[in-house]
Amino acid sequence: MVTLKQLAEQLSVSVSTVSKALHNSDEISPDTIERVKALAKFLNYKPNKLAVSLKSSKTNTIGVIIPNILNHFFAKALYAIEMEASKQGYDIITCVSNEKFSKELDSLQLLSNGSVDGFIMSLAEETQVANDVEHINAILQQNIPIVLFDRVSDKINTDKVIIDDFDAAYQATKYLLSEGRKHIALISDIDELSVGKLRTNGYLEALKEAGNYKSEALVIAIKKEGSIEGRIEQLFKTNTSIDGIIAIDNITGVVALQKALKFNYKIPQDLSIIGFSDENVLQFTDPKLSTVSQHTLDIGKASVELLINRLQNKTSRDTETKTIKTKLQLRGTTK
Amino acid sequence: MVTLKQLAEQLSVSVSTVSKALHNSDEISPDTIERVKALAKFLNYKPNKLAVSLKSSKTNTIGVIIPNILNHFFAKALYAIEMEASKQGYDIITCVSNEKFSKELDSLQLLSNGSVDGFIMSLAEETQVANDVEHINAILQQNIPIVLFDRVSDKINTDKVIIDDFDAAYQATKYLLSEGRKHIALISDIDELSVGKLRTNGYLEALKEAGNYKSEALVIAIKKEGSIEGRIEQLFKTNTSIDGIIAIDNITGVVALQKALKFNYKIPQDLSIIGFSDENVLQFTDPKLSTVSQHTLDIGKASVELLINRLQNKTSRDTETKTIKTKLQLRGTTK
DNA sequence: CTGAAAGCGCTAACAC
DNA sequence: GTGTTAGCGCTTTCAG
Repeated sequence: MVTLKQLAEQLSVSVSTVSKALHNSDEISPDTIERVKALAKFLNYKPNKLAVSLKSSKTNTIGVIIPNILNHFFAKALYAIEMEASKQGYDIITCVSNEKFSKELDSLQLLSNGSVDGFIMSLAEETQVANDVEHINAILQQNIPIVLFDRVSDKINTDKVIIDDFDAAYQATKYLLSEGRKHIALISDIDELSVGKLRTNGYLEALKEAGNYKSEALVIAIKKEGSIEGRIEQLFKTNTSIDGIIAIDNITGVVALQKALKFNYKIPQDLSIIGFSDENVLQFTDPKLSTVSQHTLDIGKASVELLINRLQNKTSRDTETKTIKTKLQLRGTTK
Repeated sequence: MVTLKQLAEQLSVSVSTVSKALHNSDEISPDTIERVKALAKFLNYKPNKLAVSLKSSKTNTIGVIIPNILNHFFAKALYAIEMEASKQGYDIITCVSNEKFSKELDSLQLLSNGSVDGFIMSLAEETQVANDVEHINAILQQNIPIVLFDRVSDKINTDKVIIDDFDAAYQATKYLLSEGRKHIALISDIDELSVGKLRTNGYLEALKEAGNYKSEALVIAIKKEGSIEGRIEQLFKTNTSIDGIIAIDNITGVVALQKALKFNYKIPQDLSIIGFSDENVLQFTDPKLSTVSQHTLDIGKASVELLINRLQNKTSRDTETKTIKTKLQLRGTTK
């Protein structure tokens, strides 16, 4: 790597002159500036980021910790975070917690040693289940800012980006009711998560408010992975009267649709389905799944904005929670 | 952040003593070592990574540049890279080129300023189409090692991890021939990429070698995104004799299956389909798609191993290309 | 056994 | 306009 020192030697000037010249300091003569820049360009000089960061105590790097990169929601959020960060001149260091508390803790520890200026993260499932967030608060106490998105906790006082999960499910359920559906089931494989609980409550509330709704609420909480298909087939076998489904996670909506077709339901005549899946799965289904669109790109972008804002405004304002609007996207699986 | 200096002051010893004590130097008395470590632990001391890196000229960080994180193949590769790197004590900095040459170039430039020890990357589509790899070779000339995976180039002499794309498609085609299929089409939305070309050649070769195969090869190269579904529907409408499909990219296999079902093909009686999709889409189809399994996790793992090997063995051995074996996973869409 | 000092590459206050 | 110096936090040689 080319260093300032090498430039200085070749030009027979001091290191500080070179440094100032490259920053267009008006202490330096235009002539010298030009010579310095010319050589720097010629030798493809790039300031050593480590040295700059060490000196300035700013890394211009954001640590991103997501629970599961194979979940398309998080992949897309990461995509948006990377885009926006890059646009604003920040690098991102990515860690995946794999839903494990211990991995989340490790990553946080590992990066809070000067590697990053702040964090953007979504809580691991284990962390949410145990509701143990000491490690997060410890980082915040070291004055390293954190933005939480999607999976958050009341026990952490920091900037957050969420969607209105309760309302999203509430509106989706209302819509099915407005279609005249009488037996609406909710399917979830994220029953343990904050967002899962909120969405379930939204569904329950909508049913409760519906005057003429006679049946019981039916919540299908699918625990361990792999049993999704079996559980949904079982649902259709044992509950032949079902005429509406709200699937509140990323994939069960698609699976439900596929199984319903297999069981010869006419969609949407016999049965409506609304999922929370991302757009990417739409090409895999026919008819297309109606969904609650979560504007994942906006979530990622807002997270970066909140963090950078916090990093750059030393005046510590109160913490802020940004709620990204959802949108009910009606497609082929609703009337 | 707690620094060595602070520890030193509190203990009334010198900075160098503290540093040595924390590294268990046998120059330091057991007693001092204990005192130092106790205080370090108490104050939650963590060595500043920037300073260590600057001093040692090693960052223990790998730059990863992938073309598209929303493509499940790359998300999974990234997942594997992160896992393995983390296990070996390396962080990863992630950049997404979004298939753009310019973004790939920027990322490379940005991180080759001391931020990372080396790169793991897969070429952007634009880079492959233009076959312009000067920027990659420039980095290599600066003695920053790069491991290429999946999308590679003959014009770059470096360590690579690939699958035998030609053979994978060749074997898949052979299998359909062995089923007695007489009209086998190939579908691809990656016709511009090195891997796409190789797979297509494998298909063509298998057909050529088949003595009793009468029909023409039929390659459906789908260019721009969005038209996949239409193009496949059209295929079924205009080619009613098709009885076998090799889909060589991530998604067209699933779409072909879905459309075939819609057109009332009996699968696999009337029509066999083999895709290159990742396992994650399997839950979306019924019957389950037969695929060429690419062992994506192994690809990521091997990439990290090659890079770290290169980083740690200063003896510059010849460049190495590792070929990860594929496996034909027969499921419900083949006989 | 412990400490002083140099230096990784850079910036910036302060000379000259 | 240019150079000297100190220092970011750490490691490591060399002296004591």
